[in-house]
Amino acid sequence: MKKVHSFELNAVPPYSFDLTVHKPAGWWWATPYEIYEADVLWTAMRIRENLIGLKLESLGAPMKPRIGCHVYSESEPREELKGEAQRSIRRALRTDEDLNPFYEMALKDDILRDVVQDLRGMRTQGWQDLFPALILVVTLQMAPMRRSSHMMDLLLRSFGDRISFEGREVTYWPSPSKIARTDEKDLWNVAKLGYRARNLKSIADELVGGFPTMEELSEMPYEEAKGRLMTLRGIGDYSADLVIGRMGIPLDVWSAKIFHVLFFSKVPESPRESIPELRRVATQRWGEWASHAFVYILNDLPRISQRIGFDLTKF
DNA sequence: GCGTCCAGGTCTACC
DNA sequence: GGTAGACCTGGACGC
Repeated sequence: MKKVHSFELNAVPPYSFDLTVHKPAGWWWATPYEIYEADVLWTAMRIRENLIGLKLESLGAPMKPRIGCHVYSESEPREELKGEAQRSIRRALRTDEDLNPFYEMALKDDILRDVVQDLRGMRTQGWQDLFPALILVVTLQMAPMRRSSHMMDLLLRSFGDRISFEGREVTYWPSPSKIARTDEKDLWNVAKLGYRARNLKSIADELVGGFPTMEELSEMPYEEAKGRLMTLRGIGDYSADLVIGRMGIPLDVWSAKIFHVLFFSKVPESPRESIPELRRVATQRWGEWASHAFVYILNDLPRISQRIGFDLTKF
């Protein structure tokens, strides 16, 4: 692949490129196989079936943020595609978001006060591509983290795409059309998806048939975007919130244990049943910033554990 | 070594 | 409109 397009982005300070694309909890920005070295991210992205390589680099500092973006492709892309790539990257890096109101609120909150100091400038997850986000949430369902990672890894290695540019190799998620063409039995046996194979194939079919893109969903009001996602087979309340990454709080059994300890100083007897109550408390406490609080806390568990004298990383 | 339980939810059948 | 029960797989745990 050769370099076909370059541009720079400014961001609303404070902005931490490092914490945004390389989350402390270990989450990737676009694919688990991307490469992050010294403030430079080598990754990939798919725009309407076109797979492109990306090199994103921090050129500034948290209070004077600038990000250099370089696009790589096998052939010269159309201007329209360049524009779409630019908008998606900008949205997924969340450079236009102003976190200062969140920080003002957090400084008055006993749980968040130190957390926002630890992770100052970190943006929450901004999916650049819809299908990978849906693959993630489908594989997260009813499985321990190790098994979810195994399923995702098998999907990437068996059905994903590999690209090379500037001496780096990145493996990216399969396209919806590739999964739509794949036999459900192969998803079951090769990627070990189990009952999720049917759901993922159905989702891929819907996307191929003309479902809103991540870009289009991001422009819809929260409730409308969530409603559209929940029409997909296997996507419920939790998964839709995780994909949208805006106002919702995607509490699951794992995070319910953590938030129960933080709010009530004890492990819940039934984590699943405690979710509605935890959601109510979180919304009341953090209002419109609840989803930010959620992501910040889950990315700062080791330091919170030290401060409260309870190991939240053991769940 | 073997059986049981349950996990970073969702769908369906049944009331 | 609300809610048990089923669902793949595989690691952890008790015996």
